[in-house]
Amino acid sequence: MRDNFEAMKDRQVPRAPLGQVTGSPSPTPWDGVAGRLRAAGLRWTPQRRTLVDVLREQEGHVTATDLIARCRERDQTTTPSTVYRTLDVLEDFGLVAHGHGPDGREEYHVLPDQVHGHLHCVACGAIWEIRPETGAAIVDALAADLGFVVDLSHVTISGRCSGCRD
Amino acid sequence: MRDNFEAMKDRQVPRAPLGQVTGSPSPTPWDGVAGRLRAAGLRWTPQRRTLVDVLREQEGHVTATDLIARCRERDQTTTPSTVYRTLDVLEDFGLVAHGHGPDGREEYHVLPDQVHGHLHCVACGAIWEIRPETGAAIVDALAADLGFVVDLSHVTISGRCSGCRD
DNA sequence: TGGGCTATTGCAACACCTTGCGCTAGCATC
DNA sequence: GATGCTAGCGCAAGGTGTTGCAATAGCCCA
Repeated sequence: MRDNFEAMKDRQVPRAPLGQVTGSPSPTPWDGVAGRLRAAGLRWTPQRRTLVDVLREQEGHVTATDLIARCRERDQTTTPSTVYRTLDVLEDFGLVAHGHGPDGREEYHVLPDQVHGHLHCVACGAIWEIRPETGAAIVDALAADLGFVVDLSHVTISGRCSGCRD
Repeated sequence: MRDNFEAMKDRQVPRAPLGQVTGSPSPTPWDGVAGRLRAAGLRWTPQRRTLVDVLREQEGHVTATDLIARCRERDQTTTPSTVYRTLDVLEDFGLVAHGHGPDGREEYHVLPDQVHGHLHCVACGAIWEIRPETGAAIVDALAADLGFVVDLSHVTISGRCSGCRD
């Protein structure tokens, strides 16, 4: 049942057909991070700068492992715990959102324009975003079911995309 | 953002309000396991018997860690890899189904009467089952969205249950 | 510029899960 | 019962993620 392992292997490489990643205008939200951190009584450290630099070049979804590797390219001394903790902080600021991939591993979505869930194709390994309207339908259905207030950002649903469902 | 950690701690203890776990009639599906395994060219070993004995007394959802601990109570020599591998086999036979809890850890559902997703309340830690009709609605919504064929069994959605959404 | 408070870091250790490999032992057959 | 095939076992090691703690170093203030 963990036979979709192979498919997951290549999840790293050609990050799959995401929704339209609308190229954001020049002044990115990253520019103000240092200030926002300080304003909140937090600090702007070289390690955080490294991670933010990495994230700045990132689109869509990345695994934590990926980010650690990329940080290490820039700064050999990067340690995992620092990255994880910094990601937590950035998440509080809404700059990243984390979810769990189909294998249960942490997966980060950079600059989430809005909360959304993910679809994972077990056949081709692609990750798709659930459209807002569809997400809303799911939220409504669950609210009607048990009165549940859903946090869509944590949702990853496995299945087969239209190209693989044969 | 991993602040729901405390809530998760007590997920082990009084397994939360599941749907109605209908007490199954006398001849349980577990009785035929040995024969079914052998019929498939597989083997019935003491280790597998131990795990099945543990599962037999189980209702609803358990974490893999839990199962390993319980097996060890009966047989000190139980090793994790054996448990994980046996669970994989049992899953192929439809006797358990695995999903990923909100923290990304493996979670097993014993004797899944039908494929269903799970709801996890980040406030009280309870796990609820998504009702079949609601599940169907979700499946339909996603099919309409991207033509996605969903595997509901892998779905765990976080949020707040009706009692905690204040 | 220097000093102090305290947020962060890095380390080390742990927990969970997976995988490869060589040996063991179920089970079918004679 | 003895034999042989091979599924399954236990071990050991590796990858990912988390946490506690002592040492470090941002940042505010004088």
